[in-house]
Amino acid sequence: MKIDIHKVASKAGVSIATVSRALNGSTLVRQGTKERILKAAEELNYVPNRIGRSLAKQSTETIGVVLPDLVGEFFMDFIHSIDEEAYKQNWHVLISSSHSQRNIIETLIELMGSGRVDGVILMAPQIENEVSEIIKKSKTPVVLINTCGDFKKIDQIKIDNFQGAFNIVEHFIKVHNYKKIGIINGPKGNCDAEERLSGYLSALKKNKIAKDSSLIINGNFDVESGVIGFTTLMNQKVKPEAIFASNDMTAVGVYEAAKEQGYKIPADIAIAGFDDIFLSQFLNPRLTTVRVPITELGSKAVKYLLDKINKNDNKIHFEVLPVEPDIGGSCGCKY
Amino acid sequence: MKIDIHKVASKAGVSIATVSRALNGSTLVRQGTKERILKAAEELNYVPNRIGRSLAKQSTETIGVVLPDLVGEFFMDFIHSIDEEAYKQNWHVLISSSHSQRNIIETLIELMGSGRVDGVILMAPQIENEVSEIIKKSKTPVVLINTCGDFKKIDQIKIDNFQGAFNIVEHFIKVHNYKKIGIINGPKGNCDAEERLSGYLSALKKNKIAKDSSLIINGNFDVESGVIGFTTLMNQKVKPEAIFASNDMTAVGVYEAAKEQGYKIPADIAIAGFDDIFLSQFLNPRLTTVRVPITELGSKAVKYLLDKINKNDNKIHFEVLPVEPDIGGSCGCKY
DNA sequence: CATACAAATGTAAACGTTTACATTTTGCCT
DNA sequence: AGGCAAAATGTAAACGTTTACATTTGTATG
Repeated sequence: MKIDIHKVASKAGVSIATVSRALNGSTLVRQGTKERILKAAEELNYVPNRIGRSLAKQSTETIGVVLPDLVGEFFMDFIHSIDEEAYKQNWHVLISSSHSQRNIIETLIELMGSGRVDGVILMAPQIENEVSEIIKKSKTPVVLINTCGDFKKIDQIKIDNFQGAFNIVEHFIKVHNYKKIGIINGPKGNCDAEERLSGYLSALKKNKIAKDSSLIINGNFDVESGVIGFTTLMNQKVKPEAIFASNDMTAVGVYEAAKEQGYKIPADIAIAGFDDIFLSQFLNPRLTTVRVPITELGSKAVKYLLDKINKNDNKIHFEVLPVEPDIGGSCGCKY
Repeated sequence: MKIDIHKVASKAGVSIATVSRALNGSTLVRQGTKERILKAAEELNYVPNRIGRSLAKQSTETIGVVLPDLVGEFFMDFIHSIDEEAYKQNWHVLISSSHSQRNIIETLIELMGSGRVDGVILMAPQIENEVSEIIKKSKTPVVLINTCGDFKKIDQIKIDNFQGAFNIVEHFIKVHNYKKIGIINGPKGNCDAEERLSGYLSALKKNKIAKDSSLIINGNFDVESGVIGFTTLMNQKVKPEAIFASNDMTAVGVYEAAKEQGYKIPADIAIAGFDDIFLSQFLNPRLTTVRVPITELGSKAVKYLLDKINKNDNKIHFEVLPVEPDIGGSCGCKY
């Protein structure tokens, strides 16, 4: 038999209002009464129904997290940090991945309109304008992670893709004196990818190295892109001395292809990646990459979101988190 | 202004009951009326409130997933497969990790009693009796993943830790003729770990190799355990010819320590792991390990759970999923 | 000991749906 | 046209809480 607040009330000999107050820590209930109620609740194993509560309070104490994908440690770490922070504040986490690009829109509309969550953390490196319209129209607070574009009025946290790429490429140039540096790019329209490309180009320019389009290869942020990209780069007239894989997965593919095709890293070809995934430190030689403060990304997202939900804070955050190079042996540095 | 069902009803000139019926695909509403209602809903951007709906229907169409941890690709893949399957059936997923061992109990009580979810998938390799009591008392359907013990009346899916370990160790013995085989164990009380140890012992016994306690090292399923375990094993009188690391993370630690201390794998020492994490294929030489059907684990869990929730099926499932060896170069096989 | 005021408790409405049951409309048959 | 069953729609209660407001109880004051 389901135990509800009425059962507790009658067992304790009070009204449901008093039970509710006692259980929610109101000061308006006499000490003795409170104890009686808590005892009754305890004995009945009463657990308040969250749905009823949510309906009455018009809040769910749940945050929705919409991710482009649920693959790899990167997202796991992100979810982990969100969960950790949410847990500290007694909030729950509802995960959604946008099972297709198109679907991110339906997911958002449903999540924000249905009252199922009080706020949303949206990671959308390929955000469309339509999405931003939806967010602006809705009353549900949103924090955007790793999105491009200037969304006034929406909280936004991202990592410094530009600077990260710039520094790595400049490391290639200044420390190792490479002039022919290739890049295997991320997906078209992906903002992380575009910013990294832009960092690469800036570093070349600043160091007076002419851009060579044949050294810029399209990719898709996955292992296969690294394999294909490497093979393409190494089989054309101008071979690079170094390759900037725009994420670590791509770098992994590059390692595979290099091994397969008999190139030594870094003697024959230098490599760098981006993300600092767990795997990168176990590659041989250890991958030179860019460390991303992913825990900070998650916990800040939660903090800002809860501030907004609780109306503690109505200023708009726009924050770019610094990244730091993580120098391994793959760039040519000895370690 | 918030759009609710009343707004839609009055715009379409009908009662809220008819709106509800139209939106839920009841056959009891005339074609023309239905169209008027859908049009009105569309124009108002009406999104039904899920909380109200849940309260009325006494169901949330959400499944809760309680995990021991949110770290590494293993859990990400598991979540991924759950999300994928749930999505197909239009269900949502609420993630909880048991932030401490103690906390798994509170988490479960809250999740199952609060009406927040209609069922729970619980992965708990170190499940306590208390937990099983809670589950039995509750009406909320539960599917247990990788738990030990014989929980009559509770659905249970696990992977065949015993056979996986047995096969790998027997591979060491029969194919490579190793006699001195060490094991770095998982956490005490962890059921995956215990079953793997038991598979190891059985393989020795069946092949008439005496158990040598000095070759059985405690560990914790993490990289550090591999480092410490390896160091311990290689610095005692009886050195092993092969080491079975009871998961891949531990094996990674073994690789690190071996490299550090100048041992060649597999020439000086053979290694095998368990789990087949993504990283394992990029170790050098590729790690011999045991592939776990994690996607199947997740999708079956969802299917069984939804069957139970929908009362399609009231038989108790107990299923042990087969695992398969994934032979790399670390055991001594040439690849 | 009445009074006034504060503290404690109770009553009932609200939150946004679904759905059993009641009522009206439709279409068909005579 | 009248009658009748079936189809369509409406009414209102239910789901389990919280909370504004009303009421009762307790306490200090003159």
